[in-house]
Order: sequence, then structure tokens, then C-alpha cells
Amino acid sequence: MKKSPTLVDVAKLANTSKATAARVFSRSKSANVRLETKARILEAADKLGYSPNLSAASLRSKKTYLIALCIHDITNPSSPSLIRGIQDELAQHGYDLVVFNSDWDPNKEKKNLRAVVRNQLDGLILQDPSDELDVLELPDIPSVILTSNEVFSAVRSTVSTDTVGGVKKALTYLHSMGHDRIGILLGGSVSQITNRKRAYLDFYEGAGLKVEERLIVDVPFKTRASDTFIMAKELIVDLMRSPQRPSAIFASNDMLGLAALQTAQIEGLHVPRDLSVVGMDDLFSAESASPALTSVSKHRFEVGAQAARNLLNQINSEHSMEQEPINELVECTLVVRDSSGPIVEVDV
Amino acid sequence: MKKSPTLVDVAKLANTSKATAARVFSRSKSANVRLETKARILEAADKLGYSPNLSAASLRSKKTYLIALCIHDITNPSSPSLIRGIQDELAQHGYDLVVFNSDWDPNKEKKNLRAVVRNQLDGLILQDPSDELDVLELPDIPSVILTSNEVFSAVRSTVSTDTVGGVKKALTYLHSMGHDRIGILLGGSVSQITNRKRAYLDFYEGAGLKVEERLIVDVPFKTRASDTFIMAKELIVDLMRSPQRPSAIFASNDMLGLAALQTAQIEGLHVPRDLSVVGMDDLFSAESASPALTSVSKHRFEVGAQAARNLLNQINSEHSMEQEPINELVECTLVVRDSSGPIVEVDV
DNA sequence: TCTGTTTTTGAGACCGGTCTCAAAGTAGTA
DNA sequence: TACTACTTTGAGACCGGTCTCAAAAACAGA
Repeated sequence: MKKSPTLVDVAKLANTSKATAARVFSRSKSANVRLETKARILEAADKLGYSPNLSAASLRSKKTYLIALCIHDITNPSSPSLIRGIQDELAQHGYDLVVFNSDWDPNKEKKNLRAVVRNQLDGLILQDPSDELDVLELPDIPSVILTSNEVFSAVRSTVSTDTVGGVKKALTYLHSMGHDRIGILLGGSVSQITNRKRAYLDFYEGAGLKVEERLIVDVPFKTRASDTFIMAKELIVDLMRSPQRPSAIFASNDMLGLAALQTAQIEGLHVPRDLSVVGMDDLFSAESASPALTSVSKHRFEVGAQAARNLLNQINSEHSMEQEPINELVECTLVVRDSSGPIVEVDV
Repeated sequence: MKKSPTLVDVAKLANTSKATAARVFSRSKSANVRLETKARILEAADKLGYSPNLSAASLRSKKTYLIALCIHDITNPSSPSLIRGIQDELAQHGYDLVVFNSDWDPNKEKKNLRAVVRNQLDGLILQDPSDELDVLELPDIPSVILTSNEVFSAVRSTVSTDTVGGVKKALTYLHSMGHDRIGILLGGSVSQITNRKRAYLDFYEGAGLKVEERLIVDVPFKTRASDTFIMAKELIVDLMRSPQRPSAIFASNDMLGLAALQTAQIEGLHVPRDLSVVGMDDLFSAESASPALTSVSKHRFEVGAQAARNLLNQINSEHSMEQEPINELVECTLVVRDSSGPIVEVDV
């Protein structure tokens, strides 16, 4: 592995100065280099197989053209589209993405944030910071936080999903199909659970329906998806076998929705005749389920793209850290498929 | 955003030299610093809120502690577990991961590889390089390639999946259940298709069964998963409605398997009574499908972990680029679930 | 041809660490 | 106390770009 050529080598071969050669490769403002000179330099670079050293560049210029994404777990099925939304936007501006997992561990989260500043990354997209994280621990760089937590939205730009609205859309839809006893499967983080439960209760109150505690099922969160899935199925069986089972189930995420579909099938309930199921996230798994699962899309791709755009704006503006944060809210959309339909009165 | 403190600032405050201070933070070989001195330096660093600048460090030391992963599309459902396998292994050694997507575009692939060397990344894991990529275009850094293509395995370490063996396992299983007319759904890249078709034909020949061209279905590849899915369903309908439909279907990836399940349901075929379905990949979607999909696991997590381990070995050895490449093959495992069972003779 | 303006080029400091090498300090032993 | 061996520290070159600033070259108009 022979030493790779440097800018000085290129300059020497092209018979110019280091400074001029640098201007050809610099990605900052349009450099003034005569075309003839430029061609000569490029030719020399090509001949030597020169490739700029970004470490050196970033040392002086303070720009790495790398963005950090700190998420909980890339294995989470909704992560990929989020990431893709970010990457597609970043790629257009020559930025690449470094992905960190926190596994919902506040210590890992902090460790990751330290890595972000050590590596001089140019920006940060942080998913749902833990409660343990103090605002002051946020690195002092352009950042967008994916959260609806006001503690953060007060100081940094955020993009969040209108999950409350999404829950309402799902319930409104089911109610309009004649369902007035709708089971809800709650899962995920504590804040997600309280959030959606609140929305559910509000809807019930608004619609003048009677809340039955039995219909509200909390599925404890496990790190491994399969474990949550198995746990969910047990709880759903209980719900379905209960004397007055609901005619519809709203699952606050697609994994729970799929668990409901599977359980229904095992229990011999036909979906959607005997039971309507609506999920949330609109994963590919929802589309490919049997029957295809009606689901509330959170538009993760768009969320990612929006976060990236906001971040790039901050990076490209002069005094980004003094600017007022921008807090964006992405609406949910209901995607109706085959797992839901009008209530069917049972002829006794 | 005030200027962040440097090592010199820390050294000054701790009343030592830059060199000594550096030794405290250096991640290379155990530095000899008196405990008392070290404590003083750490205290000073803490007081100033010092954080090392990795750009500077890597300029001199030629190490960024960043690894590149070049894959086709992170949105592909099997990517996350691969990534996780890599990350978990890397994290133990203090490396972070930069993820690049090529979207099966050879030009993007080349562009990504250039970015890898520009950024001085310490290692590369490259998924299934395109045929357009010349071996000589591979960056001259430690790397592991996820491919079974001999052109690459001759010159670089590789990790690949024994898909041929996997296909055989699935078919052997179905055959043992009494199925002798097994449809196969082929999808993915050209090499994947030919690969698996070959395995299918070999199995049929070995088992002394008659090959029926009608049972071999090619599903054209589309960039968007949903498009492939829709296309697949149309083709599967044809297969199921054909006069002599197969009693079992082997899908060469889970997406096609799920499409088969959905189609069967729509067509009123009971799985597994009327039709057995076996997929490949063992995605979470397979586990959560209704009925749960029997699938051949390719152990993507393990593949990632193994690739990462190999890469780290290269990085930590002296003359990595002169070493003989190590080519590893990961076995597939059949995970039997509810979508497959013994053939049921129809009473006419 | 000459002057004023604009464009292009070069010299060299600079970024913040790491690394080498030699000097200083400390122990252990005769 | 003197001497060797080992540990700890400091001085300063070095990595390969970027950036500033001034000099040189090119151009335009008179």
C-alpha cells in the first residue's frame, strides 16, 4: 500500500502552486481558476490517482460533510424509510450519514452524542431523546430533533408526527363504519402509550361513547420485536375471548396490528367480517399482510426528508445557533385496506 | 458558539505539555502517564469541557474509526439486521458506521466508493458489487465483500450466504411432506434468479421429478417494493388458477412469499391445507404474517457480525493488504411455521 | 501605450492533534 | 554514592489540506 499522492504532488506535476491546485478541488465557493490551468491540474491529479483527504480539509475548514443520525434501533421496521428520507435529501447536497443506535439506553445516547462532537460531524438528527437527557447536553451544532417534547422544541428545531390526530382519524373511521366498541392496543414507550391513550379517551368522550377499561390493552415493551409480538398475541387472545369482545381493534403500531390479525386467524375469526383491525405506521408488512392491513401512515420518509431539509438550512445559514427553532408537525394519513369494514350485525 | 478548547488549552491549565496531555486522550497504546499527572489533566479537560478533535487526530494517525457500509438500499427489509450485526460488533471496538446506498446503480456505487476513500474511512463492507465494478476500482483499504462472485472472492475477503443450500433445504422439506409439484417464485437480481433456479432444477433432477416450466415464475424486479409486490400477485394468481396448480410454492424471498399468502387468501385457498408456502429471508414480516410464514433464514445479523469481525481483524493486523483473503459461507436454516404442511389428497 | 479594475496565482501561516526522539526523573543495585 | 534500566515528560516536526493577503497577470477603456 504505497503512500497516496497529495495536493503538493499534484501541484508539482501540474507546475502550479499548492494553493491553486487546492482551488480546483475545493467544494466551497466558486474558485477562480483559469480553464487551462484547471485542466492541467485535473490531468495531473488523474495521472497520479489523487484523492483529496477530507480529514485534512475538515481540520482547517471545520466541515466534514457528515451528518449524524441518532436513533433507537435501526432494526425497528420504521427506521429504514426515515433514514432513506434523510439520505436522499442529504445526498443532493453532498452530505453522508453516520447512524448511531441508542437501544433506548440513555448512557449509549450520551456516548453517541459525544462521538458526534468528537467526529466534528456537521449536524445532528436525534430521535426521541430520553428523559434523562438534559437540554444542555445537546451538542452545540445544527440539529433537528424528532420529538414532540416541548423541552426540546423550545430550544431546537423539531419534526414530529401528529399521532394524536392519527389516532383520531383511525377511530373516526371505525366509528363511521358502525363500530362503537373499539379495542385499543397500546405499545411502545411510556410517552407513546399515554399519548395515544389520551387520544383514545378524548375520542370516546367526544363521540359520547362509554369507555370500557377492558378494551384498553397495554402491551409491555420488550427490546426484541419477537418478544413483544408473542406477548401481544397472548393479550389479544384474552381480549378476543372475553364475553363482550370488541368489533374492531385499533393497534397503535403495525406490529400489534399484525399480532391481532394472526390471533384472529388462529381464533377462527374472519377479518374484517368478525373483526376489523387498523394498525399504525403503514409498514410494508401492513401492505403485505393477509388480509392487507388498514393502517395510519406516519409518513416516515417525509419526516426524514423534512428534518434533513431543516438541518441543511441551519448548516447553510450564518448564525444558525442563534436562530429561532422551527417546529414542524407531520400529519398522518389513513390508508384503508382489507382488514377493516362496516360492522356486521350478528343474526342470533 | 465560542471556540472550543484545544489540547493546548488543557495542557496549559494542567501545567504540562501538549504531548503529555495528548497521551491521556490517545486511544492508541497504553500511554505512560503518572496517575497524578493524568488526574490533573483530566480535571483541566473537564473544567474546560474539552473534547478531542478527531479530524486533527486522523490527519496524522490515518485512522478515523469509521467504517463504510455500501449497500443497495437500506429500505430493503433485510438490511437492518445486517447493519445491526455489523454495528454491534464494531461498537465493541469503538468504530462507527457510515451507510451508503447505491440503489443498484453502478455509478452511485462508484461515487460511494470514492467518498469512502476521500473520507479516509478505515474499512469497507460492500454488498454485492455490480458487474460493472472492476476489481481494480476497489479502494485500497481493508474490506469485506458480501458476495459469492469469485472475481471478488479471489482478491478480497468475502462473506456469503449458502442460498443454494437454503433452496435445497426448503425443497427437501416440502418434498418430504409429500409435495412433488412445487412452484418457485424467482425474484431479485439476475444472479440471484439464475442461482436459485439452478438449485431448483438440480433438486428436481436429484429427486427424479419432472420439471414443469409453468411452475417456474420470474417476478421482474422493480425498485419500489410495492411495485414488485403488486406485480408478483398478478403472476401468482395466474399460477394458482392454472389447471394443474402446484400444491406448494417456494418463494425465493419473503416478499414473494407474503404475496403468495395474500393471493391465496383472496383466491379462497386455505394455507397450508390447499397450498403450502415457504419463503426465504425470515424477515420479521414472515413471523408476523397470517398464517406465520415458514421461511429459510439467511441469518443476516450473523453475516453482518462475521463481516465486521473479519474486517476488524484486517484492520488490526500489520500487513492486511498482503494477506490471503478469507471467504466465509453462512449456512441457511429452515424455520418451519404455519404456512406449510403435508400435502392433502383431494377426495373427488 | 498607459492606467485602473478585475481575475488568477503563489507564499506561507494555520487547523489540532500524533509521533519521534531525546532529556529528565525515578528506582534498583552494587 | 555511582551506575544502569526504566518510566515519564517536553520540544517540535508533521499530517494535508484551507485560508488570507498580496503580487502578478489579464483585460478594458482612453
